[in-house]
Amino acid sequence: MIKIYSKNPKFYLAVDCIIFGYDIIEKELKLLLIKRSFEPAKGKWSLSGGFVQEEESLDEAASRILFNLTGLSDLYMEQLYTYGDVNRDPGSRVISTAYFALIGINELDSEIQERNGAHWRSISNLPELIFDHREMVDRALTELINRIKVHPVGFELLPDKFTLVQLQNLYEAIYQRKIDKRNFRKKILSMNLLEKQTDKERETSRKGAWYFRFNEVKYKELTRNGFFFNLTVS
Amino acid sequence: MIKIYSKNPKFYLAVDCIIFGYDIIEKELKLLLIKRSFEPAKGKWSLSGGFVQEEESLDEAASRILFNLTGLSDLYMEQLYTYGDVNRDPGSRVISTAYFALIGINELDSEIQERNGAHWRSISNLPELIFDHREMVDRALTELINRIKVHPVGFELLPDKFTLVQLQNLYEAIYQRKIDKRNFRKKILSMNLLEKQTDKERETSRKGAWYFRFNEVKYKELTRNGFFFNLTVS
DNA sequence: TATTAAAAGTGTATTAGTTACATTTAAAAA
DNA sequence: TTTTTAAATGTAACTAATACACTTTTAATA
Repeated sequence: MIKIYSKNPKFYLAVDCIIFGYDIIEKELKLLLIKRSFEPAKGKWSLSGGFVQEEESLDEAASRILFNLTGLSDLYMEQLYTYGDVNRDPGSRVISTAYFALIGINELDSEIQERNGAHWRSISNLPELIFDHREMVDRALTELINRIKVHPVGFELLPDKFTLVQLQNLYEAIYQRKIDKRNFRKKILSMNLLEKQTDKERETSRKGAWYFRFNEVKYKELTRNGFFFNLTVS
Repeated sequence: MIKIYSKNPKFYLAVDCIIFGYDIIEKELKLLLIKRSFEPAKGKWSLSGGFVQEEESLDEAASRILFNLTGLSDLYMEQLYTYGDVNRDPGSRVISTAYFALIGINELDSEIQERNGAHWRSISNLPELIFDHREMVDRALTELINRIKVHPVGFELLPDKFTLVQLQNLYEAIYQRKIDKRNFRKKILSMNLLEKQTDKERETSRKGAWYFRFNEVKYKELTRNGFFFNLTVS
């Protein structure tokens, strides 16, 4: 059996990770980029990636790369697309599977960031990226915009406790447009997935804004019963 | 530069194609399957696939495999997902990128079908498939169900001229539920994307049903102007 | 040639969901 | 006590989705 397969060529396989973070202060969606540490394109801005190894699946390779870069495991992560053009990497033929991940920007400690040469860059002002990485980012962003409408993935980008203002700001940052405050609140609250806390966020106003938590257990239960998350407003 | 890459392992890369066809008579969605011609799992039911070669992209490999099997080029085709588990293929480690394609079931001549050992099998009664092919099919079906709601891909599964009854039957076959006839017609016709022909289909009724054509040029123009296809009814 | 049978074709009223929009409340700072 | 700033709140108008049953066409048959 190996005989038959072995007529065929083999390829380097890479995984590249599009890591989104949300800056709750600047109200901006950001991307974690690194300065590439090896040739070709050494020193250029790049997604963080790496080669798939013998004894790991693609998902495991993506988790390993994410963990090495962030020190975090169990991140929200999803396979996006596989890029297989013949000359996409000038170093050699490499097929790359892109994954996108969502993390809270403050979960990442700056020590790890510096050691890896990782930097958060605003999505609206990205530097030039190597190879086809810009294409990967564009696809990931499109996917994020579509996904956040119908899946509760926005909460992955926020702290456990967040205010409705913060949640709305996140949606506005991703959709790149203003949303009507009353309609947004009406819709998200009507799903009964947010639990009002007893404390308030007091940094940004005198009045303070109530904290909420997303109830994941309830979401899963509702989903089993045919509920569909939907947050398309205004 | 090659020096650095060359520390890393290489892998066989395959492409597997989930080819959907729609049987307008039996009102059933079907899948084009083959009896595998080589070990391992020789003689078992399988998606049609093949290994990626040195000088072709993934998309080109998928097109080649589709062309070899069907004799058709320019099919509707889309990358679905990449399967990279370590032991997914018992023959050797192979990473496989799945593509799904939509074709009119009658576009395929039976001579080519027989030569390739290809068979249309009803989606609701699939035989056991090798490796993780069943998982691929399930994902493709989910993707098709989602896609046909918001993209005009159903027309790829029908002849150029089709009746509204046939179109509705197709949607019912994919959604696996009945749709209200008047609401369905109202919605699809209100998009102004179908052009009524001057002739009727006369096989299935005495009265005959008007033929329509999908106007792709108009669809593209509307899309540029912010139009979104949507056919979620009843 | 009148009748029958079978599928195609058609409209409206009700309900549900989405949108637009402005004032009040809370609390710290002056 | 007043001012300032952001958070919080409800309703009416509009639009979209749904439920629903009869008429039309035409070939086959009596």
